[in-house]
Amino acid sequence: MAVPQSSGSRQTMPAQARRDQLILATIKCIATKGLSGTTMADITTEAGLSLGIVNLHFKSKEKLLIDTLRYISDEYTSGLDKIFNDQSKTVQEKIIAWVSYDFSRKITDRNKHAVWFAFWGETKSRPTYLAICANYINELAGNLTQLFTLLKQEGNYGQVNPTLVCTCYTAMADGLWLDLLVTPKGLTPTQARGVTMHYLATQFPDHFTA
Amino acid sequence: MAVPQSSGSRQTMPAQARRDQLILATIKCIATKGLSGTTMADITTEAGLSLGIVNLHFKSKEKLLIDTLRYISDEYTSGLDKIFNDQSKTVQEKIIAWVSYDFSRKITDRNKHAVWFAFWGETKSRPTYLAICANYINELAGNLTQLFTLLKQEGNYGQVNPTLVCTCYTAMADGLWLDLLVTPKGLTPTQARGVTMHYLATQFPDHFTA
DNA sequence: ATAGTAAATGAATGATCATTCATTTACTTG
DNA sequence: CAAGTAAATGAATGATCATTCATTTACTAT
Repeated sequence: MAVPQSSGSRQTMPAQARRDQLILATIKCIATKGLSGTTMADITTEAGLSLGIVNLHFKSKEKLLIDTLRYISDEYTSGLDKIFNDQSKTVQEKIIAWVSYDFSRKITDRNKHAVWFAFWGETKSRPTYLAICANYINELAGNLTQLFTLLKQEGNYGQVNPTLVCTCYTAMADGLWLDLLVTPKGLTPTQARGVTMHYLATQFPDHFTA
Repeated sequence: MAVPQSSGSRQTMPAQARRDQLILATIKCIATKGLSGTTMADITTEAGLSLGIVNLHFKSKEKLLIDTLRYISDEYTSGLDKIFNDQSKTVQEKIIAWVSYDFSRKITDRNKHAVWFAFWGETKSRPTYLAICANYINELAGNLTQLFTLLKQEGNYGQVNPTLVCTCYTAMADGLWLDLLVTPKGLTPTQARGVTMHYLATQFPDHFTA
């Protein structure tokens, strides 16, 4: 991946850049070799660096893994926060942007999804992983429910339950991501987006179309 | 040397019973220690047997893991096949039974879900795991789509797309299972079932209510 | 330049763990 | 009951792998 180096010269970089480089290499390795199958040697080789570098910058493998999960989690969350706080958008536009973001190229990156599900699969036995996942889930669910509540007020949606719609949408997105990961020959991200829009259209027919 | 007369007598069992016993112990271990965290010693201790027993009955750890995935997959699939092939049920009843099964106590067992997601998280790097998962997914999707197609013919559902509904339902169920695994304090299985019925009611209002 | 400091390296270490197999125990058959 | 066979055991083995740290290299300030 990174840095084909000219004639054996060793490179020095700011700590933050090295950390990011190692996290990116970790994502690639988990995607190609699995969480249980990636070794320190795999990661450092992928990064084009020496074996001792991880313990220099992260102190241990476990801490690198946790920071990798946090990196992906933060990246996802910050994109949605930007949409949620965008003053120039209407509620309807924010929801459409949210859905488009969920199935954008950046988010439907199969390497990152592989990392997501690898960690999710371990949350029951790893409280630290669970805490990171649960934290971002709660924050986002609150925001999305709020958007649905506002949209309900805008239209003639007396029977709509915003909390239920949020649960339903979120579950659907998670399930579709799993689909995209496990059977890449099946749905495309665009089709997956269409599936969720189809559902939203059943709830808010005046604002969305399938 | 003194004659060993262990009161803890050693027991012999038919091979199939031993295999099942070890698979059950494996499920428990993966749920409590994670896929990457379970060792042969963990599994055999959990089963109350000796260290060498796994290689006697499964030849290797990897083969035990694969058979564990297959065990869970077969158990799930066979339950749905029974519903699908039940001649005494109407199409509507079959779909309701399907949903009830998906969120029954037997299926929403968190230990088994932990195993599911642990393996799903590794499918990208393990073709064998992927093959087992993909196989059962395709079979079930075909059956469920068929049920929705039949229901469409029974009612006034001109605009309904059975394939889309199947994709949507399946994704939702997967996402809700993830919810049940990751945040057990959140939704109950009964509530999760309600979420999917809510969706089906939007598609087939004459047959289902939210 | 030169000294001093921070970054990076990778061979060596030690811990963990899957696998093996010689031995022990239980079951079956005649 | 004895002999033969199958099942089960667990100490020993060897492979894998995270971590350490003495050494090397690059950067910075004087």
